[in-house]
Amino acid sequence: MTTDEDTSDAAADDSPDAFDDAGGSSDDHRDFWADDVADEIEARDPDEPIVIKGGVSPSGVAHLGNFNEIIRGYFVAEVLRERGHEVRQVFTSDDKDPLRKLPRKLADEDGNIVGLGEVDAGALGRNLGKPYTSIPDPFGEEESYAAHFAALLKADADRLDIPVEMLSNTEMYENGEFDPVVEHVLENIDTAREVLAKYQSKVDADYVPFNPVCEECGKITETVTSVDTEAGTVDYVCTDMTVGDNTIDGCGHEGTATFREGKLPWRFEWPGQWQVLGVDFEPFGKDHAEGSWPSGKDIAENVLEFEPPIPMVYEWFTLNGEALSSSAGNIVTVSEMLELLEPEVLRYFFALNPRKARDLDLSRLDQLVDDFDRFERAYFGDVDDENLTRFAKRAYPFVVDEVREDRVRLPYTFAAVLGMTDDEDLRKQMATNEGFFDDDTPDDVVEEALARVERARHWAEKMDNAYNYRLQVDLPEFDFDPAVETALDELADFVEENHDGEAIQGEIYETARRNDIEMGDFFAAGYRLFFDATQGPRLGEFLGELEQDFVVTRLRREA
RNA sequence: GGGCUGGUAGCUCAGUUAGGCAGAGCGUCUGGCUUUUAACCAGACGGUCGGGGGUUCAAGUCCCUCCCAGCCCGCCA
Repeated sequence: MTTDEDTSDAAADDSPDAFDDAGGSSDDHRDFWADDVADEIEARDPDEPIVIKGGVSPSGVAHLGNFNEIIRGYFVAEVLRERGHEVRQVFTSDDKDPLRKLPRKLADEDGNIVGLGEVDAGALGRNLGKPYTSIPDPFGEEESYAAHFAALLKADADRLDIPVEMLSNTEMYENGEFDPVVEHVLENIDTAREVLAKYQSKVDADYVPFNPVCEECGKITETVTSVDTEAGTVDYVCTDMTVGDNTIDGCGHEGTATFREGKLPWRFEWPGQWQVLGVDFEPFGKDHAEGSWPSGKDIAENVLEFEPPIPMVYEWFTLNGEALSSSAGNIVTVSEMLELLEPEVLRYFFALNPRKARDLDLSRLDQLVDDFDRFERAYFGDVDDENLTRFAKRAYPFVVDEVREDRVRLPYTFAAVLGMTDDEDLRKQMATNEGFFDDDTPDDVVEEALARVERARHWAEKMDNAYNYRLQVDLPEFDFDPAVETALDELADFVEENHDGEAIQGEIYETARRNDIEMGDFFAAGYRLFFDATQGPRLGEFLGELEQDFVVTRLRREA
């Protein structure tokens, strides 16, 4: 009875859309998407605490894309908390899933991405087919591969100050929390088959929606030979498992497993999690929108018989124009991002409309940071843009740790320019010269603003872009015309007379004119001597901040 | 092949839910700040809203169709 038409019809009818699907109060559009979702959740009059879930299967690297699962739900959780609800945000590590193939990349305990060559790959290879919780941590820190991965995600959540309760799927089976679900599915196995068969053509009259763990070799098995719901057990044979082009060998063992010694297939496990945890809302990526969601909704309603959560599909973002891929190395982690920008900027990125496909272009992070700065100013009413201001008024308080008007944001590229020197006082002085600070600016505000310099500096170095210049400690190699050399000597004499930066800037022009040399050539000479580059900051004022002897000596090309 | 989502200025994005003048920032260009370089100020340039068709007094928005990208429709998650 399963045909292709049946499959596509079922999928089309149940396509998820959290913005205008059921819920009843979606006729007015809010300025922040999380309010729309919260409206829908409230319309169902849910029990407290309201439960918001996310989850992923542990893979090689916990990357920024995975973080959608946590942070999208977080914004909804915060909105509901503000409305007076008690909210429990959980994250399931789907760690009873089997390791199906070796990851090409892993992240160590500090979140650094490393190749498979840096760990005992052989040990991983021997554990193919086993649940992630049964595989040792390749880095030897946590009690399992799964625990290692979960710890990384939890650390990322902490870094962004997001309170989330990490739950292990394996533990939920071991605790017996899934027992009633497994029992119900197997007692109603005909209904279960009938419903899933609408979505998966391989489901036939012999299909058993339960995968025991082999008591002999520890691998997840796929061949159940009989079910005894009275005893609460299934009999199985540990057969080979086909994964893509490869085969994971079974050991041939014939055994009996309880409902805690195995797992439901994903299509049942996901709705099972909703039921056991009482989930009211769950965001998920577009990959689930057409397959898992329609079948999960159907299974919840017609097999397990409860109301599934409010869904929300988020679009995937690309990184530097390409899909996120750990095997291709096109990946970025939360901790890497936080070396480049503040947590609130990263949170802002995820506060933007989840339905839009976005590109996170690291080479233009300055744009993202500028956008955040503008968003922040809009909250305080300083931007003449009605749409942006409405969004900012609502979303900004959920993006920053604390709403404070006294913050100073140095433009990101300017912060990168300040990164040319490690001298904190010099950085402060240059920013003051440009009007970002004055005598009344409190020290902690200055310190907070200057913290961006380190991040922007990292960015300039990582991208090796136009802002990646450094004050040269040693005399760079150069090749100047005699007229330029004369002009540099004259400028050195001028600097030696104790003029301030503004005067030096003026003298640069005077000197160039006096010696009849191109302004551009003279500036280029200055940037060569001090930065070994062709451009840099406003030169005269910068030189005025440096130690005079150093400037004079360098202009004379003596050291 | 079928379905879902996305496609708006060079870049990043608003605006699409209820049809009402095509928008912002950045970049670029020009000018200003006694002084070409980051910043700052003023102004300008920049668009067949992916293409085409339709409905309408009026379409980025609604309908049809086509193109491009990602995803799903095997397994797995």
